[in-house]
Amino acid sequence: MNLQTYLLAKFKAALVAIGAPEDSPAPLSRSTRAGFGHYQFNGAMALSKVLKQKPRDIADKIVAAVEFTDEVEKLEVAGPGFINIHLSPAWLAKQLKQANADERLLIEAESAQTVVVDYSSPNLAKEMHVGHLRTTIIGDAVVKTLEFLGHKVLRQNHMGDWGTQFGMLITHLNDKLAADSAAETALSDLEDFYRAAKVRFDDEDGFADRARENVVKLQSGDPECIVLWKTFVDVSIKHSEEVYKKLNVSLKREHIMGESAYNDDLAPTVAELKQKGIVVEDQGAQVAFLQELADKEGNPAVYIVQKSGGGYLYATTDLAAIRYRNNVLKADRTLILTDARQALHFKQTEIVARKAGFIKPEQSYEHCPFGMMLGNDGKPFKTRTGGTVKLAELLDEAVERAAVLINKRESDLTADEREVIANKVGIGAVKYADLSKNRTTDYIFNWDTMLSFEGNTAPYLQYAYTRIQSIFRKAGVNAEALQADMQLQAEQELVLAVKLLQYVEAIKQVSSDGTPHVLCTYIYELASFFMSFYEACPILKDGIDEPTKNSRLMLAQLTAKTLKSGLELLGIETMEKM
RNA sequence: GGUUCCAUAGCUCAGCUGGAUAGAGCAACGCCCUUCUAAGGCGUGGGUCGAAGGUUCGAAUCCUUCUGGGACCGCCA
Repeated sequence: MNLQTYLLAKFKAALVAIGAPEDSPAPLSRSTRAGFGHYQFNGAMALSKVLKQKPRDIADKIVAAVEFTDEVEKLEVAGPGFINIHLSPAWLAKQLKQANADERLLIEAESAQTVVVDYSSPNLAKEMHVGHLRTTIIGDAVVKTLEFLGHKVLRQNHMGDWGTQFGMLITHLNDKLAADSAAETALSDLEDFYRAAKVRFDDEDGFADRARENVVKLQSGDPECIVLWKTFVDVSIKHSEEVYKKLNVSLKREHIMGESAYNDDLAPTVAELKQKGIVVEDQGAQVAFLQELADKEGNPAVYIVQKSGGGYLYATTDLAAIRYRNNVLKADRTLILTDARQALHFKQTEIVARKAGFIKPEQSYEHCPFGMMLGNDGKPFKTRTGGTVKLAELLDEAVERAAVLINKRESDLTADEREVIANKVGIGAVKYADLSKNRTTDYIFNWDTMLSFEGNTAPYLQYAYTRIQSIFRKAGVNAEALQADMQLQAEQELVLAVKLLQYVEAIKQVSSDGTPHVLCTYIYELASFFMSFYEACPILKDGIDEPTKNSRLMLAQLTAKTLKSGLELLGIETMEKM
């Protein structure tokens, strides 16, 4: 049941009935405050001019024309012509009972699409740092939401496993191995390894030349270089996998489709672009001039697909990736989660790819950008100036902090239980702090905010869930077997009930816009409404009659299911106790 | 120079395709634990939505200009 679309259909029919034009706007939204009902229909004002009638008169006619049976308790016209929709508690109770009996919480699947989601994509030359958090976490939440709605999702981890820097790295690795060091040991800290290689590249006689030679050899498929490269990449991937595991992210090895995977297709891609006249030679390079993105004077934007020396660039790789995703993977939609700095690049890439027919008109190509991570001083985190925070270390710190907090509290939890909880709480807090922000602009990375466990945070949501579990333990009731009629009496019950039925609205928006923060907001409000209900509406206390008790248990149960479902989509774990 | 994104409470952020008195969290200040877990609840204070015009029944939201900031712009990704 989707309340919004259900009501909207009714009102659209009513508009037709009163003789409004076919495509009249039909704005129906959640009400902004309690006194204005649950939803409001604001279409009357806009129709005033078209129908040449007073907006309030139109509103009255709509109210008379709209056909409801038992869904609505009352419709009232207010202000200039708002129609406030008050849903009937009995009808809402019926919907909730059905939702509670349904595994999918009565959320119908969308018509399935094949969706490619390109996310995480770390550079294997270095260790994952806090800058990789957003793409990894947001991407994973979007992926899980799309899957929940019935889509076929293909995760693509477009790892940076190719490029000139690997010449330097494999040369350094070669020397380390020659000095009898094991690859795992030499590469135990990628950051150190990279720094050491860079120092040698800059300072050591002959090293830079050897590195450059190795790049050429690597690109021409020299077996020795390939072995070194594979060794390096393999160890680096293992580092990433550890982070993914800690983060509770669903990315696996089979989702890796690194830049190197497209090597063989780069030349054919450029050849096709040349053949179609989309790129031309300019100053020795293969270039597309894009009139679509010209400046005021009419100078076209420049997009290089092949360097003057014949080398390829990320533009080439991205175009080849598009061909693969559309031709082989048959993507209906492609979502790419990278930082906002690459917005122009992807806009250009799409224009070129569409011209070349790599993307068909019915296929979408959506860059989902987000801002950079800034330090407390508002300046960007720099990667090689010592300011880098390794992702693995951030996560460990989060878990430690959570453990300290848990150990301060009195409880009957065992040491093992505490450890599991500390992990879920700490990791959840880090993920939620990031997921709950949508801004495409930069955002301030603050250790304390990110690891805070109070207010609008993951622990708050997890806590709400455990409170419900605690009620069921105490009641000795099997939550699954619970079958009772619901009665929504207290205001807190009604507010919670409507919120529960709006879950579908939140996740549909996440799937269409790629914005998990909408789901975060929803879950937080749901948890918050539950907390108020919990304080105001006793369940197991003396003097609560059986029907009320069972009704409230049902409400609590559906809240728990919804919280758990939503948190799962966000990649945040729940627990029975905390 | 060009393109583009942004500016909302002391701080960090929401605000859906324009809708009624702009919302949270943190911080501050009050209450509420012999009663279902106080990582909680209830309440108070705090905003000329960067500025000025415009569009209209109605603007934080759309358009223009300005101010301030960020990012990007032919061989890095």
